Amino acid sequence: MKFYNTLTRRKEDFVPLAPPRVGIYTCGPTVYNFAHIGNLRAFTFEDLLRRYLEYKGFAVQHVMNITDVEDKIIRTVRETGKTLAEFTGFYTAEFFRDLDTLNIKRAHITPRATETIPDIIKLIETLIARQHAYVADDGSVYYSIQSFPEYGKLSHRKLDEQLSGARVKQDEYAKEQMADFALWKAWNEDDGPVKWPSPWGEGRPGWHIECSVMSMKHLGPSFDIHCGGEDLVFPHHEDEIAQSEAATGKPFVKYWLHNAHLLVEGKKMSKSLGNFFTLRDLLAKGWTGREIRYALLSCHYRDPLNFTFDGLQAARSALQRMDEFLLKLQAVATTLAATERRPPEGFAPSKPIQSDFDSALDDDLNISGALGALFEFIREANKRTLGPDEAASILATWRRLDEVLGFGIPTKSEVPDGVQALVEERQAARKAKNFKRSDEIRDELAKQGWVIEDTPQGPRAKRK
RNA sequence: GGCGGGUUAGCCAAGCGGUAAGGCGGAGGUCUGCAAAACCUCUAUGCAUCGGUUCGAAUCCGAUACCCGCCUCCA
Repeated sequence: MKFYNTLTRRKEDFVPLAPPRVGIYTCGPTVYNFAHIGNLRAFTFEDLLRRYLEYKGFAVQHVMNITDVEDKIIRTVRETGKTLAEFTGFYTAEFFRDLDTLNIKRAHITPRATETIPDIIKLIETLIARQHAYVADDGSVYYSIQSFPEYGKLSHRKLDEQLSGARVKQDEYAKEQMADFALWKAWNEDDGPVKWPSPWGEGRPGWHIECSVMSMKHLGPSFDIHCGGEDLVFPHHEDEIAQSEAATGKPFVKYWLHNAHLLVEGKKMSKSLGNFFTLRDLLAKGWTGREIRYALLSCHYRDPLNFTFDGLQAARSALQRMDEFLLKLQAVATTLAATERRPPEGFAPSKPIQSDFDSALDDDLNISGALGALFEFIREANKRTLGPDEAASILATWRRLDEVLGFGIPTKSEVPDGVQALVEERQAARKAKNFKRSDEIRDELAKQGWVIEDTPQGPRAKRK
């Protein structure tokens, strides 16, 4: 199994620090608003990664933080007049609901920044003691980048080289160096009631420190995988490395995996362009969680994903094809073997489905290859008449693969007695060549939201 | 200015030196009383352009063009 490691800029064989355990930390949401589909792409990718590792037999320990104190939150919470906890509690709950809608597994541990303040203070004290951090006049604490010679190793940049051409914001605080970043931000009156006591006076944690603290608290000073969007490489993850390794003297993370951003209809998502979507926006337009999941998942995580409504429609159609196949398998599998004429020879697809699926995903989660293997298999199997045993066996394999994909196996929708009666009445009318009557019934069923499919095995009612 | 990514059919998208996966859409067919659905078949002599290396290149090398990301809060 290979993953592209941002740290080395290469695909590397995945070798956990202490197999079969795998520790994963994924940067979670800042809960000041509903998650948008760009955020959700990251979480969908991380879900694929986690599910695949579990599928391969690793004992995954997944930690995802909830950032529930931060500049934007403080600003917004003041406007609403709510307490910080009420405000962030609402969006945290909505966030988890979104994950459920997309069938994204929740992390085993989801620590909140505000619940980790004592640990954060402890780590800052360590950094000060080791002379990697200093207290400014206003009671803020800053990390001294100069004190960490390896700074820049993740994002592969040298600070002095790039500052010249970059836009640089005016320094608002008493930092010694431009690029130093805050570990602890001293309270000021704009922060209102949001503050915690610390050895340096009242204030709140900086953004980067919480991830160092929460990841190491639950996964240890060194762990296997750290994920996030590509925008987090610098400065967020770079700063995490600096904080963590300076404090512990140990390598922080072995594999850094970053997902690319997405575009919507070919453009960068923005509210002013009207192409900014939250999950609820899409649900309101009639798309389902699994369709959105498919659309977000079907493109490689390191490529920019162009999220479009055409793409959603393609996802819907592709899923229908899968569902159709799986429903057919279920129908065949549940047929009594004794009454079913077995095909003359066993179904032997030209390529084994699971090994193709695995080898694609082994290669840095090549989801396109994996899905390609599945659809190729469907076409081959559709050409054949399958026996019950074969169908059952394929279904069992598919269930296993779906543990990775998380699209779900469809179940035959229950047909209400009234609908079934109409279906039978129509069939009788057709037999009697009373097509006027049978078409009337078809229209009536359509009104009730049911479509009739006349298959060689007889009519079948399906929900529209 | 620094660093990085991309350009494959109408759309999305694999491919990692051996002669273009897959999905959507489209066309044809099977089935059907007619439909619908489903299924099957077909759908890139060519992979941005120009050179080069090689027996062989979408794949490697060098230019060129266009697009994009990060360098500031950000998935």
